[in-house]
Amino acid sequence: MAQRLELMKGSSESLLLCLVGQQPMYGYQIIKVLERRSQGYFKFKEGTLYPALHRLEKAGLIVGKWQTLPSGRQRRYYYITDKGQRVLAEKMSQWQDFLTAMNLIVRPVRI
Amino acid sequence: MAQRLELMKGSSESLLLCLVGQQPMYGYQIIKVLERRSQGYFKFKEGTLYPALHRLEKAGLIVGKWQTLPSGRQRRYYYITDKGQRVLAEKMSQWQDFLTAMNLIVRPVRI
DNA sequence: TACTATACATAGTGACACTAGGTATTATCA
DNA sequence: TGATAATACCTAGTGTCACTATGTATAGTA
Repeated sequence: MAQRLELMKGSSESLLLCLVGQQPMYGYQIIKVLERRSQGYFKFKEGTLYPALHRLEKAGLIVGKWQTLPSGRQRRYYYITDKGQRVLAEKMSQWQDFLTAMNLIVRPVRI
Repeated sequence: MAQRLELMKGSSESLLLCLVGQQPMYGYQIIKVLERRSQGYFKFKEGTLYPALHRLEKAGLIVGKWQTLPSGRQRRYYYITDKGQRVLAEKMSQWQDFLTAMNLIVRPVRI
């Protein structure tokens, strides 16, 4: 079940990739947006988020670019890459397969 | 995100609890039924299944009872407990919440 | 007799979300 | 002015769990 495990364990990474794919974002923003958009459900800890972003970047799925605000504050904006786009599409497809399989077990069709 | 992580990591255990809740089963049977019912999607390895069943039993969510077939072969049938029923209902509810939150991120509603 | 399927089990590994802590700047309010 | 909260990044160490790999044993079949 190698890639299925990946999916379950990696649902956080899929979430991040999906979000960055919708719009370039920086880490702190991602935490806030995830929490607001999910109505408080997702509350990513920094110890979860930043290592995950680094893994995604290392895998070439996103790239981070430092940006300096007029105030002088530094932010690292992440952008999805072409490879990231492909992987995201794949992950979304796998996510659907997973949901389908789950439903076949949780809500079995009686014949 | 303590319990959310639980959910993601524990989706295997939810799956097992759900299945045993539908009908008492033994380990080897669970592997076969999961694979057939999910149309080949779930292929649990023994190294995944048995430790998971042991964890569920230790948590008091299922109980295993040895049964001897006429042939003399031994099987360990697992039954869901009352506590298991309650936890299962709770997990199913959490699973729905998780799906809802995921959809809010993956398919954002434009206003 | 050899092989496959059935049936259970555990030891060791690796990935990852967590806790906990660190650094630094900017904004707000008494 | 001084304290606090919010913003913004980071890493070290821990625990859980799905995995690989392996072991044991019986039943059925070619």
